[in-house]
Amino acid sequence: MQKTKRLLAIEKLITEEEISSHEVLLKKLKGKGLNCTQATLSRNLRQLGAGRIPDGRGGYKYFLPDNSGNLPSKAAKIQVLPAIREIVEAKGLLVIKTIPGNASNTAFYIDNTSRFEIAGTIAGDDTILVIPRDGISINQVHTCLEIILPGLHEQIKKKNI
Amino acid sequence: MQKTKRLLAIEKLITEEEISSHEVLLKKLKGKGLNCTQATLSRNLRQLGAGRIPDGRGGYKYFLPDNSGNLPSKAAKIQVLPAIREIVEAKGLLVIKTIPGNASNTAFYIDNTSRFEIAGTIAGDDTILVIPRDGISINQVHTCLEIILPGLHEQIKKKNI
DNA sequence: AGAAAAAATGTATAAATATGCAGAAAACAA
DNA sequence: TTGTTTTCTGCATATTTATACATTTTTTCT
Repeated sequence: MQKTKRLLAIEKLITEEEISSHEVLLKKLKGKGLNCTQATLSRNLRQLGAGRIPDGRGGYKYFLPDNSGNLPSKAAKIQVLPAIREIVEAKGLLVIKTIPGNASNTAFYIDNTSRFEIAGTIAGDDTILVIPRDGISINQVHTCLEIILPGLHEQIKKKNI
Repeated sequence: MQKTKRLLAIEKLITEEEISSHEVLLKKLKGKGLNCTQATLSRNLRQLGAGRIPDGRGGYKYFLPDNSGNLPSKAAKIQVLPAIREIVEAKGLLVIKTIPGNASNTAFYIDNTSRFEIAGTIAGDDTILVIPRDGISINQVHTCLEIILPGLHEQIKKKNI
């Protein structure tokens, strides 16, 4: 799954460094063994919701609007991820199973990332229903979840061995 | 003073409507009798710190990063503006004179707009020292103040008649 | 597995945006 | 005022970014 890796790398790069153009980003990615073209980058940046603003020194830089206002901290993420046991599709929706009692934390976390792809969530005790926005495929939601919670799918695989 | 008007109009337009391109903005401005070219717009948008992000529906839109987190309300602005009596340059800095006791409110307001042009302020009882960032001219600070407090300079003229 | 559908990607190019330069306008000084 | 300097602007164009289309890759279904 090349794209997911790339998306994650892009997120990391534009938050940690001042990236001034697609071209620069392209080279940085190439340096990490993630090759693609400017066209793909353009699409990926849009998908990530990445924007561009003046850098205050005559140039421009890319950035990710951080929904981090009320976003759970990195620490929270570390708690959320291991609580997830399983993800299943049902009727065009995603059902996430968690360790008992952890559904609402997890759903809260997902909600607060304010990803466009996700219309909303409903949580019980150990089950979360994730409702994708119209026009968003299940796969897109998976990618989205992977962005929110890097390592998610790999972890689930392991649990199910 | 055509530029100031234009800057204000641009700010208003991109915060109140979803502007998708320079071209669209150009037409809206034309509608208000403010004519210019795309080139000028490009420069103005940079000066305003305006950025562009995906609009979540396949397109893009311009926006102003709102430093409004702790920005005084519009109401506060209405109180701040009339308290300002005079603006003088001194040694590459700006000295703002206010009605007695109003300096710190006013300085607080200016600080919290987080304009790039202004490195910081120091306030006494009726006097504020505004320190422009290196490389920023006094005129640029004036423009900046006019953006923060529309009508400022016109008001000062009247007071001094 | 193999067929069918969906998603991802590259290529070429269109569209959008930024900028060097020169002239115009405005601010400033005396 | 008049000359001087700074800022602003448009024009033409370079640069950058987005996208239509064709192809490949990945998923989904049976």
